[in-house]
Amino acid sequence: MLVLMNPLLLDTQICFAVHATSRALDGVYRRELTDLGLTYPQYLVMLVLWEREQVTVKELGAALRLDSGTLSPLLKRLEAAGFVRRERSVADERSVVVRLTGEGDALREPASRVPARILKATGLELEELVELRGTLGRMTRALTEAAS
Amino acid sequence: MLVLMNPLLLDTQICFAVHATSRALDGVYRRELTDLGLTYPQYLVMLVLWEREQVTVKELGAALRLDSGTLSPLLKRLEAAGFVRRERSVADERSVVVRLTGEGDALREPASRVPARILKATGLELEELVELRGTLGRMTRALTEAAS
DNA sequence: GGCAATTGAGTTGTGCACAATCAAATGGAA
DNA sequence: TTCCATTTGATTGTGCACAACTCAATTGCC
Repeated sequence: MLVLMNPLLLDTQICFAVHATSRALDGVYRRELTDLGLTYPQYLVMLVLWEREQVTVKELGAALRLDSGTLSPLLKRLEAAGFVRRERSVADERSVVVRLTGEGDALREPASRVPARILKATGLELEELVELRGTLGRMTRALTEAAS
Repeated sequence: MLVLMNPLLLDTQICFAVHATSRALDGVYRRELTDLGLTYPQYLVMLVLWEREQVTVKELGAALRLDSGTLSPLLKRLEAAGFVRRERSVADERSVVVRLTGEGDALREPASRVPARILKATGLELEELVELRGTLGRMTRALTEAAS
């Protein structure tokens, strides 16, 4: 089989597929989230906040696997947009607590329409999506271990 | 089932899984490609060139689904690193032809060791990888159509 | 109590990805 | 031949992701 004869080809196809899918999803999210005034990474942050209402930057980083280099400016923009407030924690002054504003909370309802449209855009059935989630989860865990 | 009750959750898990996997792959590639002096997107460009030896920016863009905003500076850096040469096409002066240099060609051999290491790092079996490639390919196509 | 080590957030630097824009070149229609 | 719509790649602007680094606060040990 050609693929086994040429690992460069397989590598390209598998990893590029993940890369390309990620970017295609970015594109669809961009279209869906523009009216809400959010980018996809910002939407991910908001998802966490809609669930918990207040988190530290550290907790956000753990939930989304992002470091403060990415989160700090991103949260700054979210704050500038009026969706969140950032405050120093009283318990530990190194920590910054992020809270929803009324505006940020109000985004939840319109945002709740986005997922159905995204899932539909994938063209995949639910069983396929569930299996995909499982495979990617295992893959990411293995990759994360391999990188450390 | 909880997932069906809460599409925000499914959306997060499926699409975030793709996003997270893509970033985890980026991380592993970064580790593997540093010694070659390449980033992952640059590696993708080199892959195309190792196959065809000379392509236009337009062709690269089509192969990798990248526009000139991304490719132009990326190729500039590859040229600065001595791996490629960029020249205006004689047949159509709007076009720029990208060619490998000797240095760029010499990277092919060490680069050929990378894929096996990446595939191993995924922790997945070949059949799983092949199926994953298929699913992601279909998904990307659907997403690309949905975005247009 | 004092100090070394650790932690959490912010900053700097680099490269990437996309939208919008622009200038020069090209191809096709009139 | 002329005109004009389209094409090609470069540039500008914005946001993201990571590595390396900085600074202040906190922790843990002697």
